[in-house]
Amino acid sequence: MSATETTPPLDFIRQIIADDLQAGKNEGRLMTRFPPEPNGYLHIGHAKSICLNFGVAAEFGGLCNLRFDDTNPTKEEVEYVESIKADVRWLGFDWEERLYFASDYFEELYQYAIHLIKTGKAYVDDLSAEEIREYRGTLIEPGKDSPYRDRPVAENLDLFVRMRAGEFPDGARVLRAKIDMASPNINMRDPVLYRILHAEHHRTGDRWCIYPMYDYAHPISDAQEGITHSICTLEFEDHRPLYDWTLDNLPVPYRPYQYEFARLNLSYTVMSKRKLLQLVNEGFVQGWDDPRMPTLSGMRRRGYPPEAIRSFCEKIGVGRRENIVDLALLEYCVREDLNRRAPRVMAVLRPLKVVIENYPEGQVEELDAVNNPEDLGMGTRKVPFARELYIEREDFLEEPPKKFFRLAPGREVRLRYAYFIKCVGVVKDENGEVVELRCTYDPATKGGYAPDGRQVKATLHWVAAAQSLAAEVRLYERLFTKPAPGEEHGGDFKADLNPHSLEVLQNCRLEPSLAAARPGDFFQFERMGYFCVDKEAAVGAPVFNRTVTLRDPWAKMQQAGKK
RNA sequence: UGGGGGAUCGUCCAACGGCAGGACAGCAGACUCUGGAUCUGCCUAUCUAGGUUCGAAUCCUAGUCCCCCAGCCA
Repeated sequence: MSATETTPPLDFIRQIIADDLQAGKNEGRLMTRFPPEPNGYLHIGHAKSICLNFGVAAEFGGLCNLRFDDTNPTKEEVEYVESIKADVRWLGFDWEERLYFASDYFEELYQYAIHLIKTGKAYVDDLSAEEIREYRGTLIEPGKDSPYRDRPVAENLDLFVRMRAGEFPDGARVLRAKIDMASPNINMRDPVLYRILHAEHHRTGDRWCIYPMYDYAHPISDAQEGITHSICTLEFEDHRPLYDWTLDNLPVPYRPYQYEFARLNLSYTVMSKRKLLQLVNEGFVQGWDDPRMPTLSGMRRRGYPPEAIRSFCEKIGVGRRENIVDLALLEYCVREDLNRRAPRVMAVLRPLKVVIENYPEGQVEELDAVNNPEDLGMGTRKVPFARELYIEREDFLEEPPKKFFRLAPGREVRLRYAYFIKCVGVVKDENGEVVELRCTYDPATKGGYAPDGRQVKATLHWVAAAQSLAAEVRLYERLFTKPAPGEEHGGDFKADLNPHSLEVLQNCRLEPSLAAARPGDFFQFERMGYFCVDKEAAVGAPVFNRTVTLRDPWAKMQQAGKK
């Protein structure tokens, strides 16, 4: 690293950590954790948290645990824990042997609850859920004490033990912290610590019928693991006093502190698990890994590289401001990464047949093509050229407008890595639709250069008709048409769904080198964008997903013209 | 009308009492066998009003606007 290279300024979380380390706090130790609830798939918002927690640990010589916050068996499933593990790994982070579950601490959590009861800081409440809500008061009115609030310790102990023993039905009683029913912070109005749930837990089975609440389990889990900096999102800020209360009233082995940052919002995207679940369940997308989803599995299938997502998370920064990041920044990061690494290849998405009239019938030439002009180390390959070719339909216009540089009657263009060709005829069907172009080529321009120095304004991609491979290509666009889906429809985000978010092309033609492509492989289809092989591709039946288009000034001009 | 947060280019992030800077987006140009990439230039911001100070985005006071909280969810 050169002396002039500027290191980006530390965000406020990193600043706090740097200061704590500097001050010698936590014996110079740094320990963070990523604590997902296994009740859904991870999305790009989680990636921000993962990059923060694992990133900060790596940067400052600390460690980051993966901990599943699995305290609500009614919503959690193993399918989700497996997908979450796969996604974190794919993103490029490693929790090594430090895989934990809040459910691993159920016994300790229970014993700590006994401690709170014995010290008079928790009580069993017989009020119903509705009654508890009524007693809680409102934002502007204090709550009032439950009639069970002053139960003797012995009775609380007895009841709590029997709650665990399964003597009571769901909802019959709860364990509550005894704090302050008049607190201006509603979270401190005797929050529920334990509820009765006769439900099968994905890890503990039916061993428990009482389950701890997040506010109680989380700080203790952090303490158990020796977490130094417990990083979460802003909406938990109001819970921090309860986090602190729990740790300060229990003989826990460690005293962690909570810090909050602003969650990520992305334009043209919804991010809440509820909404994503709805898109999946109601069939607006084809699953959690639908390439239009902002889930990590969707982005992976779409072809977004983990490097690009990490770079994005770095660029958006970490702050405490509500934010909506422009989707264009994510796409920029994807292009930036793929531009460096993706092999170039030629594929015609909407084929238009071209016959080179002066090219010998039956002749096939193998021409040299560069695999990646950004990285010559990636070598070259051969592409076949023949009398009958396909070019992109949109690369020909019978009546070209002013700024259109591509092929038109009488006009000469270059076929990439091949020859200059000139359009000498147009064949139409009975509907007047162009079905074939008659062209001539200039043999002297082999390789793409004219010895006489004449220039062409356009270079087109192409494939040799007989040698090309047929493929299905799926074109994706943003899932929503509005930057803030639902904003203009009273929150009904589905009203802003983009009807053109998926277009399936069946008769695409690929250069033959693509025969070897396997699911997950990615390419740049020259002039068209970045594409990857979908998991549904089979040998002989290739399926490609468009990851992202190239920057396309011409398309932009046309869009602007339409408006 | 309780409590907790937050307001800086269109967007995101910096500036930690001393020239408001970077990235994305947008616009214009150069270059180019991808209308790609690359390179140049331009555009645009401190919520308001007072105050402290030689000097304020930063400190103080008073407002305004936005977000979060009344799950036996996390």
